Amino acid sequence: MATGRTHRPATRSRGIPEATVARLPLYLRALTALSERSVPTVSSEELAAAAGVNSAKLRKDFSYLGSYGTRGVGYDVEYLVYQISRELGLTQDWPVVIVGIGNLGAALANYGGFASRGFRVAALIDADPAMAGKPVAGIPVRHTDDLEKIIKDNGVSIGVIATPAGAAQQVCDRLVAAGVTSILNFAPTVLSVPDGVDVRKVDLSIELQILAFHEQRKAGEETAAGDGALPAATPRATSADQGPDGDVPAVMPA
Amino acid sequence: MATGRTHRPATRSRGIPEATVARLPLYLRALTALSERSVPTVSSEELAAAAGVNSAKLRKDFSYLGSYGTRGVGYDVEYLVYQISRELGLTQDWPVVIVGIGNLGAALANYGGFASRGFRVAALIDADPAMAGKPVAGIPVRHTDDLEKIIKDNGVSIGVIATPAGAAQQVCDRLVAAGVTSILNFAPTVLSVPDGVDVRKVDLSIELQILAFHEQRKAGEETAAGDGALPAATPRATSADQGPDGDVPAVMPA
DNA sequence: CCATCTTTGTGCACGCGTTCACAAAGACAT
DNA sequence: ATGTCTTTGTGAACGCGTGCACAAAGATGG
Repeated sequence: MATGRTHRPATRSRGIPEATVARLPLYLRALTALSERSVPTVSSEELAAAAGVNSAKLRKDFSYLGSYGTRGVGYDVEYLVYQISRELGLTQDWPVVIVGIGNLGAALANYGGFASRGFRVAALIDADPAMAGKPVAGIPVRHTDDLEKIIKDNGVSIGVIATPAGAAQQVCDRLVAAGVTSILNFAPTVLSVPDGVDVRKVDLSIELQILAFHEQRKAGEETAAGDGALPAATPRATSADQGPDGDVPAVMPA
Repeated sequence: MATGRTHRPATRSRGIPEATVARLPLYLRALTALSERSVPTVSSEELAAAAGVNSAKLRKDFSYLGSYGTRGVGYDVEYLVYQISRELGLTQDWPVVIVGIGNLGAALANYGGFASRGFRVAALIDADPAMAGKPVAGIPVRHTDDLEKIIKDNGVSIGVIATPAGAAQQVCDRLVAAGVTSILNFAPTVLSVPDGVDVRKVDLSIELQILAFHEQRKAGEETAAGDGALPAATPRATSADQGPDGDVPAVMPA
């Protein structure tokens, strides 16, 4: 998971823990699916299974929102969809801008999940003058020069950064100065922002490295203590398979 | 951050906490930047600032790897780059496959961050026969029929899923059956996998919803207790601005 | 109206992660 | 060699998140 908050030492805003907030969208998705299948009610057990979490955790999460369930029956699907939507602020319309219309930015612009839930792409912004005016996903790309005006005209408070790493901080600063207070960062950089601005980051490279760590560990365990639980797992690739522990470093500084 | 592990109740593999593992790539990135600028040593304070974390946390993280610092001086940049790379398993080559070559899949294939750190795109796979053979990012797209063969021939253990939500579980099952034990999932679905398989998810929609929650809270606080810290923040958008607490629900089930 | 059965809501305990604060270790100057 | 100064490494305390286990609540049937 690419995660990462900044800002506010988890002041437990109105009593809802951050971990719970992060799961609400998951519940909402599962509930929406149930709603489309016209399922009237659902138990914590069923919903938890659909969302991939523990049922006790789910019940505790919901308890922060209030007592919306009926004992012996479960939760009313439609009602819960509404309550969670309201809690997440999805009953209002959130205009967002995407800055940096390269491969990734274009992919994000085309992503359907945006419009579905209260989010609307107000503008696409790129620094390349050659891009200006070209439509991407049906929306004409605007030049970075107009960034401040676009933010203010549309009342944008959420910005998505999909620029190269080098440009990200500068774009971030301009977004914040123009009034954006929430940023979703796809650039592989640490952004620094003033208090009161939320940053979440999505970082492909980091996710892969975390997977590689666990992958290496699995391979190591396998060759060390032979439990043979995993079926496939070829010896795989290059060098340095001396086992994850106790190996002498190949490089040693002065 | 789109996060999410499955598998293994945090057995503290060889003593390195999961939270620390998730930060190692961050340190590595900062250290690589220092290395390129030929900086020989760095203090925990400086490096922590560059990585956007607390210096005590950084020191504790490094302490799990061993005592690699010199008191009174700091850490040797090159040495630390090597140690962290080794710990993360980046000294070996990790072939990955990307399944689902739509907008997002293509963007991922073009992403430079892949090759830079031990990861190599072994193949691009798509279910659309019309895509087969077409080069994307210089790599010809293969058809889903060959998935198993591709995985086995290349010894792939890491798979990236960038398909629509509907196809994700099926693709996941095939990947796992063919020997993949780590999956990075971009599809907005909960994947279920057997024990021993790691799944991490990246979910744009969830990230945005979390930001919306905080955004709404900020707006609510502002209108409620007038502290006026934030400069911009227009009244914004639609209905239901009765304040985040104590409002009577508009919908009530039978 | 009463008994039974299902499912919620939550008190409690436990473990992980974070942070503080400081002793120990080493560099460096004299 | 000795003292001072910087910076690491870590013991300890604290707080958050998770999961168990059960009592309370309500539905359902007789």
